[in-house]
Amino acid sequence: MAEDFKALADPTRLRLLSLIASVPEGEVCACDLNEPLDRSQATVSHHLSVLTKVGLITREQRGKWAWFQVAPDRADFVRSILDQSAVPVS
Amino acid sequence: MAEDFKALADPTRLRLLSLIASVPEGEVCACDLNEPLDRSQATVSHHLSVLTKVGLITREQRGKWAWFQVAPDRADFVRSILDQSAVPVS
DNA sequence: GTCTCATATCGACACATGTCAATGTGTTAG
DNA sequence: CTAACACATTGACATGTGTCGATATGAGAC
Repeated sequence: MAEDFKALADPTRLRLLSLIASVPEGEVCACDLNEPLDRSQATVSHHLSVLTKVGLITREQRGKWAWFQVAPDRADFVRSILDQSAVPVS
Repeated sequence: MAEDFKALADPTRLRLLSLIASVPEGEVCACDLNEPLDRSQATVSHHLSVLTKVGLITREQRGKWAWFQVAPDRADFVRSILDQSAVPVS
């Protein structure tokens, strides 16, 4: 259980999760996540991997792009987390 | 906001919070927290300090004892966190 | 096949964190 | 005042973590 919170305990990861959760389409290409976070491609990829490993988001490869979305079974949890208070995104 | 989750991201701290939240009286003496956590007195004190600093619990000195309780304004948050799933206490 | 692009992984670094033994601080008992 | 107790703080250590540049991997385009 602490693992979930560990994944949420980094500001970059919180913004990442907030970005993914806030797109109307429900999924985002990794290529759109590098710039707004102001982190290197390697770092963003690392954080996406952490969030995926704990099951908060899911990854799907389509062609050369990787698409991420909030894990359907964790959507309620993620929403309640992000609604906790205003999260500064970007 | 990540600060809150950082405080929750350690198993020892989660058990500590769960212990404090679960006493019927609503508050616990630090002296009752050492043994069930199987950590040194210094370590428990450190974790209590972390939880207090982020405002999840409050500390009150009464005589030589320090009493802790879940911060009243965070009680709902803490309850929702701990109810998230069964937390193994002790 | 080769080239290019999107992403993941590796190696290294600085820094944060959990832990304990030892010591400090403040309170009560005598 | 002195002693004992409850707890906090300090110092040290090992381990974990965020970050990046460099490199590897895998997929489409040619």
